[in-house]
Amino acid sequence: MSHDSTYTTENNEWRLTLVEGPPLRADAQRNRARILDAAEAVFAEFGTRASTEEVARRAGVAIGTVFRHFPSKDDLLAAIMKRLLAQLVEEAGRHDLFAFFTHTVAQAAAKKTAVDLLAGSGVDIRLPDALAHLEEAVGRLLEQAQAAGAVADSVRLPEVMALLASVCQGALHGGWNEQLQARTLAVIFSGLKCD
Amino acid sequence: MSHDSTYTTENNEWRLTLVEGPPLRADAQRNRARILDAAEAVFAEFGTRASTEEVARRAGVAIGTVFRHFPSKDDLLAAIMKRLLAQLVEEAGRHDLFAFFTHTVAQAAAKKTAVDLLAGSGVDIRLPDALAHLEEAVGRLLEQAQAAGAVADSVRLPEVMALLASVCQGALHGGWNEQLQARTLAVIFSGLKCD
Amino acid sequence: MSHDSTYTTENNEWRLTLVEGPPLRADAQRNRARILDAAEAVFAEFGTRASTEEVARRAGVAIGTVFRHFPSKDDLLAAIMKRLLAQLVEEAGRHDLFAFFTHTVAQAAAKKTAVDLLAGSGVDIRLPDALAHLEEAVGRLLEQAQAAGAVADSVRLPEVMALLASVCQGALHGGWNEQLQARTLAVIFSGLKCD
Amino acid sequence: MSHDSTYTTENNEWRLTLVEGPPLRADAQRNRARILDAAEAVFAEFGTRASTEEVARRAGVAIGTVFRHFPSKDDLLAAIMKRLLAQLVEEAGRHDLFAFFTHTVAQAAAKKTAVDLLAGSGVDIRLPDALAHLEEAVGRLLEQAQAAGAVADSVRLPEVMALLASVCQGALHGGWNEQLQARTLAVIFSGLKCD
DNA sequence: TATGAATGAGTATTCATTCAT
DNA sequence: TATGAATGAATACTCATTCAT
Repeated sequence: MSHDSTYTTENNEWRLTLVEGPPLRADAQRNRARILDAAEAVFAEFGTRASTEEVARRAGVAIGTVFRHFPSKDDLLAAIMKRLLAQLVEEAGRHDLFAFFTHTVAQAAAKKTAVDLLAGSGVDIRLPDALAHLEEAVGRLLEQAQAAGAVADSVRLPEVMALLASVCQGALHGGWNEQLQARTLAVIFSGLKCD
Repeated sequence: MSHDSTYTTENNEWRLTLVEGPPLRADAQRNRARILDAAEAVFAEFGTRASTEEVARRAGVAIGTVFRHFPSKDDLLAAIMKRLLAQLVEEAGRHDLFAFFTHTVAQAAAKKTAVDLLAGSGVDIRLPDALAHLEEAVGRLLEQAQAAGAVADSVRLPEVMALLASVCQGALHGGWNEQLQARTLAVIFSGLKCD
Repeated sequence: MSHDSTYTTENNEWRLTLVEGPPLRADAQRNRARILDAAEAVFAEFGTRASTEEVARRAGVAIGTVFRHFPSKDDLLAAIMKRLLAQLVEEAGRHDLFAFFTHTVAQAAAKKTAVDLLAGSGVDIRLPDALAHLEEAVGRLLEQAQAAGAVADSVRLPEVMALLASVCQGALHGGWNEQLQARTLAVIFSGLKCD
Repeated sequence: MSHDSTYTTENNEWRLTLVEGPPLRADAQRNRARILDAAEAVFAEFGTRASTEEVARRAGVAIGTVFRHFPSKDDLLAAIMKRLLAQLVEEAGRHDLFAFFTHTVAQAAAKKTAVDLLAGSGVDIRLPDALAHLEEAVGRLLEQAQAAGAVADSVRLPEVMALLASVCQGALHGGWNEQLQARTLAVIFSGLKCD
């Protein structure tokens, strides 16, 4: 990809370089994605106290590049959360309420950082739009479940969201195994069905 | 405040003393408590990232005093947790399972730091004994509830603990109002009762 | 050595103590010596950066007692040195020049702290009197050696002191084994004899 | 200061650049050197207990810059030592054994920190390679001196190194004047020559 | 006189952020 | 636009010294 040639004279070394013009938008986009992936991995592994420098290292870019794409560390964390919420919305479209619960809880550990951030761990991040989208999606699942008689009519969206958030955090921090997760969700599902 | 009497024999003087524990220990104990209280408040307000200096300032002692009582920041955090767990155990003795759930969740926000630490937020704190005591206490409540027919026999202790931890975190981070808390717990209680 | 008896009543514990009057001067002297010994051991093991607290611990006294006997850490260090110098003067009286050299160098490692302090490692300690005494003693050994024809007449006291100090430090920090020590001293002894 | 020329062909633009090494690397190297110089001066003046802040201040950089170049204080101290050892090896190439001794001892005071570190003053620094190079260089000087009959054949390298180290420390800490230094070395040189 | 709790200045080190190249 | 060197405020922790008991 390099078009350089090198010439040496008495005292100096000269290099002939093909100047390719400004890096393409595509490169920048790729960098942005690599940084986000690296950040998700690093923060999941070491917590949000991990250094931005470590994120840059894992992403294979210089620290300045991280700050060009995300002007502050909080911006970077917010971006991770936004991506998680978008994924959840998308997944809500492919599941019924119970399956969505199960799937989401199972993924909680993998999405450690985002779940923590959702929980508001110190970092000041507000993503009302993204959260509203998720709430809408879950609302639809709840309506469907109630229409099918699988959930009691007395149940409302706020407590479903509250339960979802709670169990995600519980699973994440409690280090639940599959069995414990199943038994815990069973209690909640049973509660949603009974009056 | 002194309860000493003095007796003199041939060569010696004898003194009858009320043993109140080592001297100055009283002051030190007061400082220890003040530091713990200050730390609980500071960490609840700013998260565990808050500085030890801030804790000292709020406790009205010099920084060295904090470190004399708690040789590392983690020791301080562990002490906060231990105190919370002891309180919970004690409260478990005064409630039935449902009341304990409700009471504990309602207090979650007030005990922000401790709940976060229980959740394992980055800080490496292990209090297996204190946790085991709590589990025992909740186990007794569960047995009583099942004996009274208030909870299905299929329910086991691990999921009860998991639900308790989950809902505490949910309540804490979600900023639930009383109504939302009641409705969310209602679902869980209903799930514990139904098969 | 304790003359206490303990009685317990309903709520309180009572102790009957033999009050022995103010601690004897002898106790204080014993403490002073214990502190010096502890300090020598601690500073030899960890260097003069070791904490005064550690010295107190090893001496089995409280930190305040150390500072009562030695108002500052430098005073403590100076006392160690003074003791070493007095020992050296005393040993000079029992050896000829070569034996004194050998003996002193062999002990250098054991007296690590004092040797370091003599070398002036950062700490500001001046003990002109004690040093003068040592110089006098070594001067006498030199005169005897020269009178016996064992050392060249051209040799003067300052370089003998300089060589002694140098080799002590060399031995101390170089971790010499016995053989290396012997061979190194042999060169110096040979230099003192030859013209 | 730029030596670029630009050429344009059909689709591309070519630029002929004088390669001066990686950008900013020049500044960084200058800073590294300034920090090392400052550290040598500061530690020589106040001992290795002097603060890294003081080094930064004297070097005219921010504290973070010192730690970017030398991740720990020990790394900084080790770098100073390495530089001294390299200088000594180089100087060994320009002197005979006696001149090297004299020169090195005369410089001891100027290189206070390094000499102290060589002596192992508390700081944990190991530079086996650099030390081995110096030993090799001194070994060559010894061979030459013995071949020329200026040093007795019975003398071996270890005691020569031991004497060098000892006298450096002696000179450093004893605050020898030129005359004392000459007289002390005279004894040693005489010892090396005689059997 | 001994104790040991309290003080508080000082130290090494980290890390988000800026900016010259 | 990317790089990575520089910045400097912040932080956990240490330790000589003081002083109330």
